[in-house]
Amino acid sequence: MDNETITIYDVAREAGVSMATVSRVVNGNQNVKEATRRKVLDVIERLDYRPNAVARGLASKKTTTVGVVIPDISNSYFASLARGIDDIATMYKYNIVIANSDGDDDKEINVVNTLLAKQVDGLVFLAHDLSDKIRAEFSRTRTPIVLAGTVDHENQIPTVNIDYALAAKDATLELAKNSQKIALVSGPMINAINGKERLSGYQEALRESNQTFSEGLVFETKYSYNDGLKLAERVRASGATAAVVTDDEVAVGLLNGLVGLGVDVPNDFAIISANNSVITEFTRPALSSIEQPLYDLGAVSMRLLTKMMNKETIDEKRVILPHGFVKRGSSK
Amino acid sequence: MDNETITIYDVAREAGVSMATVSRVVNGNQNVKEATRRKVLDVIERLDYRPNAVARGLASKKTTTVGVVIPDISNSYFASLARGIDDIATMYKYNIVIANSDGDDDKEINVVNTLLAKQVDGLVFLAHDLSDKIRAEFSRTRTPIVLAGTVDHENQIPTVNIDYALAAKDATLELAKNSQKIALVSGPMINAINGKERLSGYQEALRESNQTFSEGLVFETKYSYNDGLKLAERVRASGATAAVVTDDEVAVGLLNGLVGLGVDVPNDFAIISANNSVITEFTRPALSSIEQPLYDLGAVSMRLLTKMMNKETIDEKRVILPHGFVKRGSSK
DNA sequence: TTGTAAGCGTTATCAT
DNA sequence: ATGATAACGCTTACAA
Repeated sequence: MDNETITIYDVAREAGVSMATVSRVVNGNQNVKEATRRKVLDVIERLDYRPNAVARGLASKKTTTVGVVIPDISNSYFASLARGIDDIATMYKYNIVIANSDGDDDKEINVVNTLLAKQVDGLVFLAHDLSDKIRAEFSRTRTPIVLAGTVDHENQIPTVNIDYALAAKDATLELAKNSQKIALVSGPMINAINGKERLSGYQEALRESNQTFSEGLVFETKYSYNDGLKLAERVRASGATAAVVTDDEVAVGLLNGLVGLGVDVPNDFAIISANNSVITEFTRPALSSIEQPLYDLGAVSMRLLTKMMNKETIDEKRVILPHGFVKRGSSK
Repeated sequence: MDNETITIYDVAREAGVSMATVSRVVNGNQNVKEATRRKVLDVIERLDYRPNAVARGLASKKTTTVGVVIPDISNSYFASLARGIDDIATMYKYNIVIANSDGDDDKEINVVNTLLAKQVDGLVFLAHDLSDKIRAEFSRTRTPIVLAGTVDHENQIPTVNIDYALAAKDATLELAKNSQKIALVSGPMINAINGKERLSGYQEALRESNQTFSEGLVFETKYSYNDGLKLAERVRASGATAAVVTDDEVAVGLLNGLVGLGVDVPNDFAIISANNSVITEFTRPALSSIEQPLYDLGAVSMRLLTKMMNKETIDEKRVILPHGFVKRGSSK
């Protein structure tokens, strides 16, 4: 008695046409007489018919859904990217299915496979680095994939990034104007591609400003406020008088930690953060920061993906978006 | 030549069994001889066969996907909820398709419909309030729906919330210990259900502490840092000496705005925020805050949804999670 | 402009 | 324990 699934067939019968015709009007095909269209539309309205996207997906081999693999949606950095992705996806009539990976290799492989099983039309992949295992998974499929905010050192997969090395270099150079001992505070993956890039930019800046590189000035930490806070003591003990920090939350923690220790920021210690997310404005002094177009990184990667799904020819598979620098109170 | 879609049929032929048998082993059906299972599994491995979830969904009428309608995934409040939702979803083998609504009625209706068209097995709906239009959409479908962090004043739809009125009352009472003029800074929807609840809690607290309610002490604003910042002047001009703020970002803005105006927080002005998200620790002084179990709100609502999708009987359709209070430097 | 019918890749119901 | 075969609800040639 609860058997009320209205199908295209019901509409066809009720409107006195074939299901092909109904399909045509539903899909906006022009080859339908205006009178018939009206009639069909009427019945659709009356029966409250809604096309079943699953059946449609099976028949057309298109799901109008893309997968988004993301380390942690509750991290504001990734959340901003995700918003950019969804807005463009929506614009092109796609939905996104989001899967958190925690940056864990096995989880990544897992979710990529279930997403592919669900026949997503494309995949946007965000991670801290690209493991060989996940690369192997990628090579098994013909589903279009683009990396957003994630460097591929093998240059195999289309990516949308900023120039992380240059950004780190710029920030370091900025600090070198006033400081002789500049620390680099990086995420847990200094050996990851993304971290490597930043490290090399940092080192290059040191060379150009005739400062010597020292392992003791490089700090690795997890991406959280508390980790930054805890790090303050060690950083001060290192004798550094400035730091480039690759994560905003960590930078806030470091700043608050140092200030809590009685350090005068920016006079005794200068800080430049990396993402210019809104939280850089929350602190006192506010954080100077490299400016990353987070939303755009997501938006552009999704746009790129639409082109790939559409089999358009891609002129440039490695998009580099410009970054900037915003000077606030934490540096001189 | 690129015609390499491996189907269950290919596996069947290759293994010398029927597709029914292949389907059985893929689905872990016990009625398969161990030898046959092995043989089939072998072929699956060799052919690198992956079941097509879309076809499966059409045949079984289950997609193992749930829709999540969310105002803005880049807002840390909602992002935390989303993470809770996804973790539990994953635990129960569901994927989530997320759609941003910007809290806009029309967009909400839109995405709900496309989600339903995609045959999601269930829906988690987050919003600032529940419009009649969206309620009408909900009543048209038999797909299970639960509201997370969203009050339904008609008590029709299962919800998972905290007691917003009580939380606002608690915070106001806390401030009333030291202040005689307490402002309420609310989101754009003071007339929305959620806002109404908070307003009533605020008013109740005023009555209990013998303070008079004044329209001039209620401020509405959008949910952003800059809106809070801009509000500082007006709030100070109102003569208020304390404020309950219903959004963390706005609270940070208000705090920084007041401090920038030379106001001594907490001595001349006390602030209590609402969500205890991590940003409450970023400011100086740090923000006292109502403590909401954001992640749990998401997790519990998803758990509730799994029960509904599973047609289990639900004992309590209106779950209220406990809230707390964290005292920091912004209040005395 | 419209209709017919063959898929799409599974699950599920009967038989056997 | 296994196999045929009919759905599932739609798209898409191909005809007419």
